[in-house]
Amino acid sequence: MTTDANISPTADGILDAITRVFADKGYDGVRVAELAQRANVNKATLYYQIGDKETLYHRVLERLLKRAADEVAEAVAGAGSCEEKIRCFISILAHNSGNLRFTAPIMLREVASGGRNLPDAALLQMSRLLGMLGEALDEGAREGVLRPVNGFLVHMMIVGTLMLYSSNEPIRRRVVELSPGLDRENLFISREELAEQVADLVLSGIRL
Amino acid sequence: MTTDANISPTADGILDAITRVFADKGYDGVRVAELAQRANVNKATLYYQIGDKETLYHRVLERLLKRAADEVAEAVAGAGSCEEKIRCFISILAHNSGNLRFTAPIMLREVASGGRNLPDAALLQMSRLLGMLGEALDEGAREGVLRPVNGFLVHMMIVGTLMLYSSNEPIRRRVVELSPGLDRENLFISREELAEQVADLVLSGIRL
Amino acid sequence: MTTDANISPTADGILDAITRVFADKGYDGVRVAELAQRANVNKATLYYQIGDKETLYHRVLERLLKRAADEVAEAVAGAGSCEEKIRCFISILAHNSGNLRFTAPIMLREVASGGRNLPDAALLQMSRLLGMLGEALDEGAREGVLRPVNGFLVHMMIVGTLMLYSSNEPIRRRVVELSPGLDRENLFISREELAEQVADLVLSGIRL
Amino acid sequence: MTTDANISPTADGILDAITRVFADKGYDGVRVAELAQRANVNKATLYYQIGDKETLYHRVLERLLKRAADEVAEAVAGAGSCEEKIRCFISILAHNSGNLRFTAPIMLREVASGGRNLPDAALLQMSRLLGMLGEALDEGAREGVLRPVNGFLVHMMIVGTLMLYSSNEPIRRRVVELSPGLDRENLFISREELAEQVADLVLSGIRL
DNA sequence: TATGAATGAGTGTTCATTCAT
DNA sequence: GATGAATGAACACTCATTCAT
Repeated sequence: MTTDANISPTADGILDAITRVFADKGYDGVRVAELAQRANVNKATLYYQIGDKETLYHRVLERLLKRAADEVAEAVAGAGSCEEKIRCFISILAHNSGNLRFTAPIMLREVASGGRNLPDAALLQMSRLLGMLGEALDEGAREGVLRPVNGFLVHMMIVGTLMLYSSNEPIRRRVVELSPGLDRENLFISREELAEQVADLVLSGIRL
Repeated sequence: MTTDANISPTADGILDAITRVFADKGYDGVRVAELAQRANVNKATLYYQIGDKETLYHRVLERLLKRAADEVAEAVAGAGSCEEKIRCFISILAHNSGNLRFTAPIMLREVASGGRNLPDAALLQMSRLLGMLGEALDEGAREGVLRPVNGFLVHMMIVGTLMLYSSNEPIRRRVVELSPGLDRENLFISREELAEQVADLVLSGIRL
Repeated sequence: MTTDANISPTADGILDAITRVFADKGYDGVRVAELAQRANVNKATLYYQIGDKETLYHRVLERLLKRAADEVAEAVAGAGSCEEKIRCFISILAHNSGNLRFTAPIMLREVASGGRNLPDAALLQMSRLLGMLGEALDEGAREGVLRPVNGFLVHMMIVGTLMLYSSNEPIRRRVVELSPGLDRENLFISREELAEQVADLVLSGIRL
Repeated sequence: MTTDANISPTADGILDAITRVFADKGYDGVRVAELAQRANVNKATLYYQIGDKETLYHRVLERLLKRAADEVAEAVAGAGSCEEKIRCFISILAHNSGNLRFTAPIMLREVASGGRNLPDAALLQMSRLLGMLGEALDEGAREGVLRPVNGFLVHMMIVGTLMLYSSNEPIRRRVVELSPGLDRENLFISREELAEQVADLVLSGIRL
């Protein structure tokens, strides 16, 4: 499940272990020493097995985005109507084998930094995702069930909402502490509810 | 426009200058030497006038969020219907005296890091914004013109879309280079169009 | 009592205030900012009134040693026998208007550093003290009541014992905590007892 | 002779090299860069092998005091009468493999600073020394050859005289230059003479 | 006379990286 | 394949000092 082609088991284990570190602290906030510690290897082993800090980060990013795109592609392929495809798209991204927890913070930081550390391989996977959503939207427009909309903006909306919600849980907690008047039910919903509500809002917004 | 109360002109100029540096590189990616250089002062002056790196960052964040919340509050106060209020909310955030350029990347990184460097003062301004949107939505629900929805999620959706779009321009450019087939018109729209399209999508999604 | 000739009251107050700081932390351990704070003046005032850090230190040292030598000289002049003179010498140094508390640590550090920051003016006062003891010892030898001894070594012995004892109180406390078996009575004696016991030991050692 | 248990040769060489630097300039007066230079290693190696500046200092201090106490203990164990033991005590401290040159200034500064940087491990060695002298004095008192005296004060007297004399050579030189009338013979004596004269003075002072 | 503001030159410490073994 | 040891280059931060007012 975690083994990529042409990668030693050691390298694969390392990438698994360091993914969460990069997700938690970001490229600049992470120390190579910490990556080594969390991967239970020597710092030099990181270099021997994979490469320098930037390479480590690139490998992590590529794995993450490839998996997300692959899973969405598989799910969307099995969906019927264009609405179903869009729901699939949202739902898989929201769950994504639990990887949204890592993908979201990493991608949020990449966006914030203008994609400075985003390798082309990762960009390609993002394009794949964008393409899948675009096709579903086009299909709906052709069938006359959806309004013709800016597909890229809808993509932003879906991905932005999911990533923001997925990552800002600690902030939500503090907001609740600071403003006890807020109703907690809306602030803390499950991934399933999240996917459903986002899909409802988006589909209501684009249905004819 | 840039002068805060109780802050020396030097300190104020420093904060103006370093805001864009923190926005571009994030807390961990910024070097204090660079902050000083961009503010045209000596490193030691930064400490004398304001404080250490963390304090500098906090002041920047607080100013940014306070201005955004203030401007939205003023605009929303002058709006009539609840729909108008929501449009105002979106429009001001999208423009926000040009500050979205700075606020977006900083907040995206903060979300990604669980708000580790988010001072309460900044959180409070975020709550203010959340509250303003919530009131408009409640009003619409009471008047029977809007569906009752999860206000927090709508907030995520608006803010997420705006921040993502505002910040990912460099990535969009690379996507276009990589996949020349995409129609550029949808990918590169003005702030005005952005505000309008987001408002349309969101309002279509929540209207009864 | 604290006013030196040709020194403004401000400068004099500054020197009084900073003496204890230099005594507590030593030249290298002291920050000019702390000197200013303890003297209740601005850092720049220190420079205006007295001079740079080294000058401040020199003035403190000179005042301290001059007072000690003056007081001993006065007391010894009023003493009768050579034994009485030596007792006076020891007693005044042990008390020295309470200044041993400051003189001892400063001089211990100076000795440790080879007198790197010891101005000639201070050295001269030390010579005065050495001379007074030497005369008393010579007188005793001439009178046939004291053995002829190395006066310099006796000086070392007296001054070393007094300064060490005066300064190592905090260490004594820790020693007692660490080795509860020690009898505290010998470790914590008054200045009067100290002067008397040192005088007894030294005089027993040099009497014929 | 310099190798401590459980310490790498590199670390041991570093400690040897930096001992004299700390002795010459004191904790606050020393720059880590200078420690590295004198130890012929990179600054970072200091941290890798031993630790920060304070830790370096502690290790130096502990080694120094442990050696002094060990050597005194061995010598005293081989001595016969209590007088001989006291002479041994003084003589070994005065020579102490040449380490008095380092121990004296470091301890003088520690005393001056209230032992602020004195680790318990060092304090323990000081207690050992104090205990050895105390036993010899008690033995002499029991045998009726020595007066009952404040052992701690005698300890101060011996140690103070030796440390002061050992460290103030540069000051003595300047005193001689300033007051050419002094007889140099008393001011500049060998370590052997020093030990003997101090022992004579002290023993004369405490003999019955 | 006194000081708030400013700064060049460090200060201790940490970093990502390399390399001999 | 794996690592303990070593380090050049930075890093955030502080210092003694100056100067305009």
